[in-house]
Amino acid sequence: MNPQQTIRLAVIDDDSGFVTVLSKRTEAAGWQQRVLSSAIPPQELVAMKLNALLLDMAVLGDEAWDYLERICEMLPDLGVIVCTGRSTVAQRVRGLRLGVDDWIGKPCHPEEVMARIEAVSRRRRRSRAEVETGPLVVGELEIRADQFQAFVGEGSLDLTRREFELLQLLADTKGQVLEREAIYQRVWGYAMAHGDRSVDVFVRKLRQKLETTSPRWRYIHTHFGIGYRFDPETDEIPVLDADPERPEPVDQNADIPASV
Amino acid sequence: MNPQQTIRLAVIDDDSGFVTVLSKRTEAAGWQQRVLSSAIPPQELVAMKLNALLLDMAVLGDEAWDYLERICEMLPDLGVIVCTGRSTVAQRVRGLRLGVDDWIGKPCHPEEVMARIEAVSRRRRRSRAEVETGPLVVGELEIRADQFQAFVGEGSLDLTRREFELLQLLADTKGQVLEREAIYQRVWGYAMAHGDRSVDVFVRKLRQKLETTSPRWRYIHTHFGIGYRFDPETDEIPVLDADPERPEPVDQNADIPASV
DNA sequence: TTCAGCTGTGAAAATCCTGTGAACGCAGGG
DNA sequence: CCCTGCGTTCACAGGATTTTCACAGCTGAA
Repeated sequence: MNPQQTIRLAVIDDDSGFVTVLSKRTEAAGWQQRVLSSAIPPQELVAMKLNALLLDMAVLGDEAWDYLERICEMLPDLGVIVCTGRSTVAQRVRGLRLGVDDWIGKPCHPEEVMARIEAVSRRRRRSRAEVETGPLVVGELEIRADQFQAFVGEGSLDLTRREFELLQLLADTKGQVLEREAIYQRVWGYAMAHGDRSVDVFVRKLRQKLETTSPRWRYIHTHFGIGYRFDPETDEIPVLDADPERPEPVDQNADIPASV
Repeated sequence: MNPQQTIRLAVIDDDSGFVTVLSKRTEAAGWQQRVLSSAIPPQELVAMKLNALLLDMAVLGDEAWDYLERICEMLPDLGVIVCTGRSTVAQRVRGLRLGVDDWIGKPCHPEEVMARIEAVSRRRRRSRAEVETGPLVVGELEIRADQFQAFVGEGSLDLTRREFELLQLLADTKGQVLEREAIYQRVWGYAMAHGDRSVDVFVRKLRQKLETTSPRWRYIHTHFGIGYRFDPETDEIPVLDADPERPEPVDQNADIPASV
């Protein structure tokens, strides 16, 4: 459903020219990227929660094969693409059999590298499917993508599909002010007609449901002439004397100046 | 996990030398293979239940791109590998963006082609992990994969093949809301055409059979605008001689081990 | 303070979605 | 060859959801 899910990529390569050119494009495409000029322990790669890893065998040195093997074994969900200089058929076959997803020879065009990374990620995601990220918790809300629904405690907000998608978008971009056009574009999937008030109407519906289910919080803030911003806020004093089992971390999101 | 799981491959190529050499190897590897010297309708590819498709753009002629696009759209689970003569970066990028999984230039070594086909097919297996678990028991139902049938006590639901597959899918993903497209994709094996109501019809059939066999339970829940969710529910009091005066709705989703 | 332009609101209207029954075509068995 | 079981497709009815509209209340700049 997320058509253009952003890709989290790490690049292990010391060819600064190649990396620079590539980075420019990945950045333009909105990918999240980390460049490393030498190998790092697989554990650290795990922590980065990557979709894909692009690496040059040359920078790995003698331990290249070992390293590849460990990566592929430890991170079976990570797309691994080797992009390196001349190689023999035997080397490529060895790599691919080891678990590498694609092997590209340098020199190569950055656009093709990206297309191949996308292809690998696409496939990864499809098989992985529903695992996704756990439920998103904001304020008193719990947004569960696998249920297409939001909850407060045990109670469901009873959101319709559109309502849920709108809430999800807002919550995903918590803290940002989104223009109506942008909201419409991303939830409805096509451009908003001039004068369309759908976004406003759905914001009202959401507010209603949020108000009845979570009365002590305010979630959706209006920015006059622009659009809306999602930020869970409550003026309730954090319970200090509550049962010690719940530390009750109240997220007040105080980094954004209160406007409106 | 086992990389040498048998692969079902179709090859669309008229280069007899290439095909012969490749076939010899795939046969030795125990793959199931079908060679076609020209394009065939996507529908027939569906019926072959392939893991991977290897094709040469040259034999497709003018409709190559169209054909590729249709294939990739209809069969998102099929690994598509293009193996063709000279090509430009733009062509390769176009293909990969269209949904092709890998693009190999001829001439190439058959061993590498196989390794790439394996790499592409690898993921699919992981999700398809046919864990040979015992019969699945949900609510009053007992779903036996080895019989392609479900039972309540001794009585069979008398499910047809599709009905059973649908029930199995739903029960396997108990608690999750599945979109119609996803259900169709996983039960029928290819992409759902717009406006297709098959899923609804089979849900109705399932509900009928479930209702007659297990009247006190509700299993399949509709999520408007999205799809269906499987969750066995009953308001019957599970205890032996329940007090009939108090129906008392009991939430019985007992995935929590009984603690006494 | 005033005014034009925005936004909130409630409800009607239009649209879309699902449940349902039935017809159709196909294939295998009798 | 006909019959039967199965999967697919169609049309319709009843609801649920989304869109549209008119109006009231607000906002911010002059």
